[in-house]
Amino acid sequence: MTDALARWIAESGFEGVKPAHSAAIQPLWERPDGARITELARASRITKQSMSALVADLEAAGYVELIRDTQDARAVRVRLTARGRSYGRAARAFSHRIEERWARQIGARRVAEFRKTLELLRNEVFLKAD
Amino acid sequence: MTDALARWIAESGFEGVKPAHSAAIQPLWERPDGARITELARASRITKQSMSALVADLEAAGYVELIRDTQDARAVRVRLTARGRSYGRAARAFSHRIEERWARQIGARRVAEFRKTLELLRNEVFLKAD
DNA sequence: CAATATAGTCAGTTAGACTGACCATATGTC
DNA sequence: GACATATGGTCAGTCTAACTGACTATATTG
Repeated sequence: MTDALARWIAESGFEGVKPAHSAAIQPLWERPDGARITELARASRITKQSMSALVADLEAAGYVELIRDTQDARAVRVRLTARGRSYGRAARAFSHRIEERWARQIGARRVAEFRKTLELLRNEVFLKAD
Repeated sequence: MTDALARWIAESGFEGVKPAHSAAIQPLWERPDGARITELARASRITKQSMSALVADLEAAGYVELIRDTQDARAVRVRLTARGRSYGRAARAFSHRIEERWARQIGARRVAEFRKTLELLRNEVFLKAD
């Protein structure tokens, strides 16, 4: 799936994005007002150093903008730019098409159940583990 | 899951094994007469160079043995040693315990369905893709 | 028997994470 | 209000698990 995503990105001409950047873009998609690096790192369960690097890439390529937090001089607010939102929309449409293909091949019911099980595993098993 | 596997290996005292070595050990488990490096690489969908390295590690640590193929002087046959089989047994038992824990947390039926869907996705979607 | 295919290795590279040490600013405590 | 501690973030370096390309040796095929 990661490979498929990489191929689609390349075809779609979204330069400078790689599958790994999803760890930043996905949580930002649900935070229209932006988020801090530490928050994004926690959301994607990677270190803040790693998230910092992803965000730096995305800023250089124009997908996010950084705004210094007015309340807390240590912090930056990361927010999707118009280009970032455009990528987000296209990526969601892509993942939709993938699921539709799966539905044709193994059945829509099975795909829906699979999604639900993945969510349950995340919430009931993995997030409660350590 | 990879982290959990790594922790379990460390606790169990199987020295020199890492999660990545599963790519060699798993297909060997189903081939009591051994297999060639190229065959193992194909089975786990990694390059033969990568598989070669995994096999070299495992041989050094005593989990597999290499026998030059008598029919084909270019080839080696890789086979689990007694120690390798012992690891394989323990690893299967571990993965069983994981599934049992999942079953308690999200229901046995759901886990069984999940397994089946993963198999279907592999066979009907991914292996037919490229 | 020449051309091509196959098994495997060697050397070097890459992606995507990680740890540890650090600086700057906030926050809580006495 | 000062000090101790917590928090947001960066810099530098490392590590794992893969990859590509170039190669050798042996088999197979036309």
